[in-house]
Formats: sequence, C-alpha cells, structure tokens
Amino acid sequence: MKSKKRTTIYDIAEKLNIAPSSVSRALNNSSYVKESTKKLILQTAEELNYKMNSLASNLRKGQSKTIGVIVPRINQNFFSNVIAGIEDASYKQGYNLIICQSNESYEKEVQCVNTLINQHVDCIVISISVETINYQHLKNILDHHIELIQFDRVADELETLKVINDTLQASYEAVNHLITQGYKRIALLEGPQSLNIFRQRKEGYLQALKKHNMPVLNELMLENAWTKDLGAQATRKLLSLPNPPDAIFASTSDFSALGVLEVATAMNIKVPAQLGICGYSNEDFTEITSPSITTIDQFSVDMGKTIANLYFEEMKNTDVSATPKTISIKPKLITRSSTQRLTE
Amino acid sequence: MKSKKRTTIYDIAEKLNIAPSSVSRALNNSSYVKESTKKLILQTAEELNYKMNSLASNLRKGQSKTIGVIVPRINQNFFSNVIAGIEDASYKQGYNLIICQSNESYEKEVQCVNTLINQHVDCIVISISVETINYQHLKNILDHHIELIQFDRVADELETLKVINDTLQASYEAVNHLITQGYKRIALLEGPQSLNIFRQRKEGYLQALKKHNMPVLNELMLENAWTKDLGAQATRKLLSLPNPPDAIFASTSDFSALGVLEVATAMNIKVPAQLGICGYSNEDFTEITSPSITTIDQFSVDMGKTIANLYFEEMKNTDVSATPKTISIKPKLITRSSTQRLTE
DNA sequence: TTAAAAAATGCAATCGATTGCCGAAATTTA
DNA sequence: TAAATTTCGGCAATCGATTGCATTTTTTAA
Repeated sequence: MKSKKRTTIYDIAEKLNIAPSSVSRALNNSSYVKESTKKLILQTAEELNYKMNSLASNLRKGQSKTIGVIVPRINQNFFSNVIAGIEDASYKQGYNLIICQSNESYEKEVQCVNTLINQHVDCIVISISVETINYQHLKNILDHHIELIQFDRVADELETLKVINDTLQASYEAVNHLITQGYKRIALLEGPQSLNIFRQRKEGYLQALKKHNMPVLNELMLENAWTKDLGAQATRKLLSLPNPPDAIFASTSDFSALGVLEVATAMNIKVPAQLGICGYSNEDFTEITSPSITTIDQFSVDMGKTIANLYFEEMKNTDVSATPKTISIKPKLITRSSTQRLTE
Repeated sequence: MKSKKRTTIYDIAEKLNIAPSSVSRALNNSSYVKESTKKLILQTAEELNYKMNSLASNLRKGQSKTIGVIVPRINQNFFSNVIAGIEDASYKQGYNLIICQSNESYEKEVQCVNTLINQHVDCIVISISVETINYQHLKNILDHHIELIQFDRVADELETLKVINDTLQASYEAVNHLITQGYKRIALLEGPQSLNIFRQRKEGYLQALKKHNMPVLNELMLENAWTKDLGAQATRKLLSLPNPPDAIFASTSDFSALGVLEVATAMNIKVPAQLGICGYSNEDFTEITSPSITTIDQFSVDMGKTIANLYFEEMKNTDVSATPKTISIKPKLITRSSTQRLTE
C-alpha cells in the first residue's frame, strides 16, 4: 500500500478485467454474481486491502447509516451513559454515531443541528439545552426528512418521537417518601423552569404535598440550584430561615444534594435526623457519601438503548400517518441513609 | 419544504438561471463571483432552506473534516472527559466527531477501525483496549493515509503521534509521598500488564521503593484489581497476611481504591492512621469519601484538547519526514486525608 | 438441435458538490 | 475607438459506489 490513492472497485475491476458493477454487487453479496467470480473478487479486494468509501456509497444511496447525537455535555454522567447505550445498540445495526455537545448554548445547538443535517445523518437524537426555547431548528430537522428523537429534556409541544423518564411520578414518590419518613417542612431546589423536566419535578413535589394536605411554602422553593455550589448556597439560605426546613429535595441533581450535605455537615446538622436529603440521578458518589444519599435512578444506559431501538423500529414502520410514539421509562427511587429516619 | 427531495445547488442555479458552479463558488465565498450575484445566491439558498450535502462535498474533496475516536468505554469518566475536550477543540475548527467504543474487545476495536476507514475520517484517535496486543489494524490506518493519534493507553512500539500522561513519574511521586508519610509496607494493586500504562505505574512504584532502599515484596503486589470489587477482594487478601501492608497504592483506578477503603472501614482499620490509601484518576467521588482519597489527576479534558490541537498542528506541517511527536502531560498528585498521617 | 427461460455481466446514468479550463463580459489602457 | 487586461461565469469532468436496463452467456425445456 505505498500508492498515494486508496483502492477502489475500479482497481479491482481492472485487475480482474470485469465491470465495476459486478465488483459492487459481489461486495454487497447481492444477487446475480456467480459464486466463482464472487470469491475471486472478495479475494482480490482482500489482497489490495480494499476499504469501501462510505461517502460515495452513502451519497448514491441517499442515506448515511449514521445517527447524530446532541447533548448539553458529553462528560456528564447521565449523558455519557445514554450515549454509551445508543452506541451499543446502533453498532449492532451497523450504524455510526456523530456526537456533538451544545454546552447548554442555544446558538451552538442550532449549529450542531445544521452540521448534522449537512452530514445527512438518518436520525438526530437530542436533549435540548437549557437555553433552548425556540424550536425552529428542530422543525427544520423534520423538514429535511430526518427522523428526530428527543430524550429526557424534550420540547413537549413538538410532535416527535420521545424517550423520557416519568419524572413527575419519580419526583412524587421521592417527596412522598420524605413525608412518610415524618419530614414536615420539605424544601425544593428547582432547576430552570424553561426545561420541562424541571417543571415536572416541581409538579411532582407539589402533588405530593397536596396529597398529604401539606402547605406549599414559597420560601421553601428555590430556583436555579443545580450545581454543587448553588445547592450549598441555597442550603445556607434555607437553614438560616426563622423556620427552616427539615428536609431538602434537590430535584436538580445529586451534585446539588451533595452541596446540601456538605453545608449541613459543616453546620453540624445531623442527617437524616435533623435534615433529610434527596437528590436526583443516582450518580456514583451518592452511594458512598456519609450518610449515603437517597436519589432517583434513571436507567441511563437502558435509555440509550431504547432510543436507538426506537429508531430502528420506526424505520421498519412505513406507516407515515402514525402518531409519534413516546416511550416513558419509569425511574426508580433509591432510598438510602440520608432520608432513613424511621427504622421500620 | 414539502417536497420529497432536499434543495441542491442545481435547484438554486435553475431558479436564478445561472450555472451550478457559480452557486458553489458563491456558497464557498470563493473567488470570482460578483458581489451582487453572490448576495442573490446566498439569499436564494436561505429562502429554499438549502443545506449542503457534506457527503458529496467530502467525496469530491477527498477529505471529510471528521475525526474518529475509539475508546474502551464512552461512559467512563476519564474517557468521556477526553472526548468532551476533543469535541470542544474540533468543533472550533469545523470538524465532527465519530465515536466508537471497543468495550475492551480487540475484535470490536478492529471493526471500529475498519468502519472509520470506510467513513474516510481524516484522523483516528484511539486508546487501545486491554485485549489489544496486535497492531495490524493500527498500521492499516496509516496505510490508508489517515492520521493516527494514540492517547493514554498507547502501543509504544508503533511510531505514531501520541498524547500521554507521564504515568511513571506520577506513580513514583505517589509512592514517594506514601513513604514520606512514614508508610513502611506499601502494597500495589496492579492493572493488566499488557497495557503500558499499568506497566509504567508499576515501574514508578518499583523505582520509588528502590530509591528509598525499601524491599520489593512479591506478596504485596497483586495483579488485576481494577474494579471496586476486585480492589476489595485484593484488600481482604492483603490484610489477612501474617504481615499485612500499612498502605495500598491502587494504581489501577479510584474505584479500586474505593474498594480498599470500604474493606478497611468494614474491618475497622483506621485510614490513614493504620492504612494509607492512594488511588488513580481523581474521580469526583474521591473528594467526598471519608476520609477523602489521595489520587492523581490526569487533566483529562485538557488532554482531549491537546489531542485535537496536535492534529490541527500536524495538518499544517507538510514535512512528512518529521518524527511523530509525543506529547506528555504531567499529571498531578492530589494529596488528601487518606494518606495524611503527618501533620506537617 | 433449437427455442425459451434464467442467470450473469456490462453499460451508462446517477447521487451533489467541486474545480480546471475556456470563453464572455466588463473594465482599463493606449 | 481598438486592444489588452481583468473579472465573471459556464462547461464538463471528477470523486467512488450503486442500479435500472440491456446484453451476453448459460441452462433448461421442448
């Protein structure tokens, strides 16, 4: 292989003195090529170290066997797990993954979408950025006849395939669990309400309170506490209230919950005795803090597999009229020491 | 956009009654198109919601502006951080990323390489699987005139661009630190010796012992303890020795170190007083265990950026004869409570 | 042995963008 | 006003694989 150019089917054809079309057919193991010539072609391809040019093939076939994925951050546990799941399932079907991260920026998200459209991907999988409130770019995907699957953070009003967690339910169960454990004043750390998942987590909280006839106290609901530092900051504020909460549901993330725990520990407040803490996402570390943190598992790798398989299912389905499917995965409340006040 | 087909430069050309070549030139903002017509073309492209077909463009230009990345697992902190770094730097240069995971399987790694060659990527970035001991597939990448960058887990004997950590040095420093803290019998949890990084970590351990004239005890070196469970298992074995170690360097990973810590805690052995523990990788959780775990930071996101930028640098460099560069990033020892026996 | 059917292969257009080359138009210079 | 430049824009080939249709070869049936 010292030549400057790659081997093409023309090289193989020339060497064997046959037509390129036959080479193509043989390589695709298709109909109507004599066994003997097929074997000869395959052998020659091997010899010449032939690798097909997917660009040419895809151009001609009008499909790329590629799935584009856009997430806010690749290196965030939940997302990297989802991606791993998508990769696993896609690979088995011979599909490749092009990955982009929006960095939580609307502008970059739009650019990512455009790149993926250019790349002629067959499907785009997206979890929108916190800034995204306009969905023109997503509609544009559909206009270009590219399958669109939203997951986790989805734009409800857009009719597309969706794979989500039953966030409301999970949130409801978490708060319900806190109430069952005897906590009376439960605070909520909210995420940006522009994202539906955070709205749902709040709604679950509200529903649980209502169910138990507990008052909704505005002073106990703090927005935008979705990092460890912001969680810590919010906690300081909450705990210095004249009538502080006896439990905090960090609905935004486990990192936020970690911030809560650190502040509580620093203030010498006993968890779970004096303060209950519940996070969200089941990050690895929640198991090993002391006390370990109650949280919610989202089955992220499975979610990824579900997403990919949803696409492959949908592919077969030529029925265009069908309403876009939404798959909801039930997350699981993992109760740990940080909320275990009763010993039953 | 209800038409079945995407807008092409031919559609634009036809609508404006000019040649496709002019459209192409205008779109590429290239030479020799009158300002007025250029503006007209751009405007029409916008109107028709034109998105260029990168497949066609790349085919013609013989390059894809795409970088392929192969890692053992996408959802492993170190790798997802590196990927995030690569994405960040690549995006700025207008490059896309195709991601594959080898799942630590040699066979899948080979398949990934082949796919990426097919995809005509301009560069392949790889951290080899634990099974990989044959490098024919990597040579094949070079044969196809694709730039190859190895990182972290590299095949030393293959002359390619490399981005690595100075693992030996880091390991040496870690053990040195343990010795300075007064630990006398330091055990080593080794990773698979087929991977050079694990050989180097062991070598650093050995060199540090030698430097301080400490004996090398085979009973204190256990191979294959690179998960939490295996780390725990190894620890149980070590601590039940007639003459157990007073420190354990889990050179494989922080997860392994976590296993060590859990066993020690369960056995009521005081860390760091009775047992020192040092991990590797600076996973998030090492900061929040009690006690927090001493470990080594690899600057993974930066590593990713370095990788991408190395490629872009190399691109400019038309000098083919130059020896492949190796960039070594110095990791940093993060000393925490788990080894802090002295209070100086 | 010959006609009909089936199997194998070849021809040439196609996918969409790019680009070298050439000619046309516009501009400058003499 | 004519000639020489310079600027624009078009033609057509090209990248490599695929595929509908035509043609040739082989096989089967009559």
